[in-house]
Amino acid sequence: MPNRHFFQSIALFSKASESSIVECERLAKDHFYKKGEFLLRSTQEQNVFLYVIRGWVKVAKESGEGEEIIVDVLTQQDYYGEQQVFQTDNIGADLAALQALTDTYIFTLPIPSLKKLTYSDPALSLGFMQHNLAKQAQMAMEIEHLSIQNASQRIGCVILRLAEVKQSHPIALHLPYDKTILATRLGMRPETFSRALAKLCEHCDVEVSGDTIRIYDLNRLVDYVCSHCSKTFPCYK
Amino acid sequence: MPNRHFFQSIALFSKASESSIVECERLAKDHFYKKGEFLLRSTQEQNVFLYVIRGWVKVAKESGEGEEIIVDVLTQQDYYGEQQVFQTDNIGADLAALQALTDTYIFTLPIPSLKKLTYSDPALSLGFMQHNLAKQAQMAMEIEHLSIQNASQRIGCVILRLAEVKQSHPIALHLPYDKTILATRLGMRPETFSRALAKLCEHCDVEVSGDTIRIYDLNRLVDYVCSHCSKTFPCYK
DNA sequence: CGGGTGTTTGATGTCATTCAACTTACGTGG
DNA sequence: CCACGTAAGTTGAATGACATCAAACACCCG
Repeated sequence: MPNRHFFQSIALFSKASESSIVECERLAKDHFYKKGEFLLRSTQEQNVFLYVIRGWVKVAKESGEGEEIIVDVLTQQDYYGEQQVFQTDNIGADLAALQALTDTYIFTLPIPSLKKLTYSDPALSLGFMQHNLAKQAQMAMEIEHLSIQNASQRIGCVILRLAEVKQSHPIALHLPYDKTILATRLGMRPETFSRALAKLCEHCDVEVSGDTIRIYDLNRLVDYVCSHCSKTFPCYK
Repeated sequence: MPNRHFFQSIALFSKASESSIVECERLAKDHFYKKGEFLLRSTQEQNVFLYVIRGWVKVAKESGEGEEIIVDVLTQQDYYGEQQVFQTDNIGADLAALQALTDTYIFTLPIPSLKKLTYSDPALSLGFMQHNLAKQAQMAMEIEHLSIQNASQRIGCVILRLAEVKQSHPIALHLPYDKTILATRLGMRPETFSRALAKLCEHCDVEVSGDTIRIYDLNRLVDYVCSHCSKTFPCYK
């Protein structure tokens, strides 16, 4: 169960007033979901704000034609429901489905309560503001990448952001969830993903086996991936 | 020169406290730019917040390879610089170039002053919060479109959002700026834009001559464009 | 061991990019 | 007012990238 010190350790809440934190502690409920379980279905009305403590969560909608669109994939320190927290009117509500891609821990706060807190505690709402701007910057990068990077480069970019640069070569990492999901998230078909990843490997001295990836020459990968981007590596996250 | 009543009429500022508005009135400077002029170059440090009163403004960056990336196109009620207003650290600063695509009126506020105001006036920062969330929703839609719509559909979507639905058929409208710019904004080449627009015309009973577009059958256009989108028309903006 | 899901591979089609040529529109200076 | 130059827009043919459909393979879990 999230306690006061836990909330203070979260960047999003760290600057909130003492009383806000006490109130959050009182209202928060934590939950555990096994891989595959739904945290929220697209038919369900959403009345809680969700904060991911550990794990990976898929946020998806459907197009008119029934195709799945992966809007976002949340992981620790990400959250969902800020639209409802700060919205006065309720138009354009999202109706996305949230599903656990791995075993997942979250906590929730009731939206009306959190809404009151943010209205009364400027420091809390400033925290949200900053995190939302960071998310916005990330989305801007995604738009950029979809416009000018090819499939291999987009995959390479994800790999670079998963990599711990400090490690000495080869840098090893694990894909946190299925390639099929990652492919859809990157706006491509699984088949394309598979081929593009293969191309990336021979082109940039990267090795894949299952969900394990080994980078043998970081600079080579950075050169290939980041040349068609306005940011310079490292560009977390 | 923007006066108090002007600020109160702007949704972004309308809920701010009396004293904030007086302060804004004192600090704001308005500017006019002719088509083609730069409001901000990518080499310039940005020390003002910009609010567009009228006109269209291109926000662009460059990739490592020198390609232009049109990050955003601002028009009335849009603004630029909120990152700097709410950011504590200064990492990941953007360095975009802003250029007038038409004759343009804006006003500016010094970032440090606005920063102070938002920290002291919760109502003002909540206004920013709400507008930013709206922008975020729009960006999410863009990402969606880049993943699942083809070139013709993306163009059709822009046209639909420019159309005044109330009009009786044919619905006429003007493209507000060059097709080349619009093409780049939509993540495609001008040649592709030209062909895709032609395809849209014969497919959906739309007519183009120069920058004028006439829609003869709105439903047909909506059917074609919006089937591969999670939103339902009308979905302004 | 069997069945489902996730992943890869191949053959083929569609769509977007590229490069080049050409037309149109527009503004400037003679 | 016309001639010219420049930029925007269009068109064609060739290439490349990604999607699609179908099949095979790998792997995990019961």
